Amino acid sequence: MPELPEVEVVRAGLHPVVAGAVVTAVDVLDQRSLKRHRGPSDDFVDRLVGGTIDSAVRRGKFLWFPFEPAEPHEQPLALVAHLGMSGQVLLRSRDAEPDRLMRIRLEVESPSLGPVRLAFVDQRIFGSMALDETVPTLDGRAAGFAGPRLLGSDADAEAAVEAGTDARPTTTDGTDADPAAWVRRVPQQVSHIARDPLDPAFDEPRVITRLLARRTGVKRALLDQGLLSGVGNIYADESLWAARVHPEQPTESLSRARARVLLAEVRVVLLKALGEGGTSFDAQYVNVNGQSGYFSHSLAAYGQQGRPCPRCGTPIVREAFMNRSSHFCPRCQRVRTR
DNA sequence: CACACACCCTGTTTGC
DNA sequence: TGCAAACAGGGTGTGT
Repeated sequence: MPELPEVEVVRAGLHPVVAGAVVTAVDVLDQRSLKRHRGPSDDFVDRLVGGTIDSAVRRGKFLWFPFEPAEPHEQPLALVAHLGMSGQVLLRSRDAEPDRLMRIRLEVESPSLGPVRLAFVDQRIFGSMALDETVPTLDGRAAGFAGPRLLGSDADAEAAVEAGTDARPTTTDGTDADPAAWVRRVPQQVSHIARDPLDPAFDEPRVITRLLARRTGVKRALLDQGLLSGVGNIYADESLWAARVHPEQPTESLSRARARVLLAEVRVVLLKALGEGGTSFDAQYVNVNGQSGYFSHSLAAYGQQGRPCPRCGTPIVREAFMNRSSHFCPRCQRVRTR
């Protein structure tokens, strides 16, 4: 469930269950779901079993679980999960029937729930898991969001984001871990991913400077996870619609003021989607309990081709874009010459 | 270095 | 009904 809100819904659902959980069994049903893992799957399984999961952390669309292996390791490890286009992590009982399309099965002993199965389900296998080394963050700030509650769901979570710059959960029972739990190490394979717009360490002036220095269309830039992370095709289209910016508007033609407006709309859209539990069109995009979010009812542009623009009534158009589509209002969102 | 594109996959939906 | 094509919210590697 690809974009930031959907991944955060999954992360928030997992955190209270996996904090302090001991891995008791791992089964790799499809090797392709380990494509991000360096080394054989035996190594993945052997090092996971007996170890303890510390928390659930997210940056952009990447999710990871700081991990203490049974055999001491020189540096902190993390179990990384990327959901790709169709990945899910579902909480199941230990004796549940295997989910269809389940690729990896983790059985854990959770301090809060007891024996639980984490089912990594992925239709297209663009997602994957991996056990990865971690590296310190370049800016020394927390690597991602690790609170026990859904980011943006209430004032507590907001406060946790603001306050949590250096806390790391110190308890292992998962019941009273620091609500502002952030860590300052990031999995190696996530280190090149930029901070997302909801991250307190997001450096907006710098991102805007880099954005305006690009020579490409603004939507391509929004989707570049090395510039800012968490935004995918849905929320790019929604943010551009909200800011009245054409997806192919050249980045170098944007003023700083318009770029600020655009990033503000990105945040509004992401937070609104979080508040509604993410966007779901079908059973493919669900929380850890298999339930759907409601943001699809709030979409103004994405998938709305032919329907009236909620602002001006002009039919939304859909255009081919990078093997996908862009959806926008041809009247509200024109390429501007400044 | 920055950019554009091909590619990795499978299941469901759509159209003939 | 049956079949093929179109479609799907991702990242990465490669070539320019």
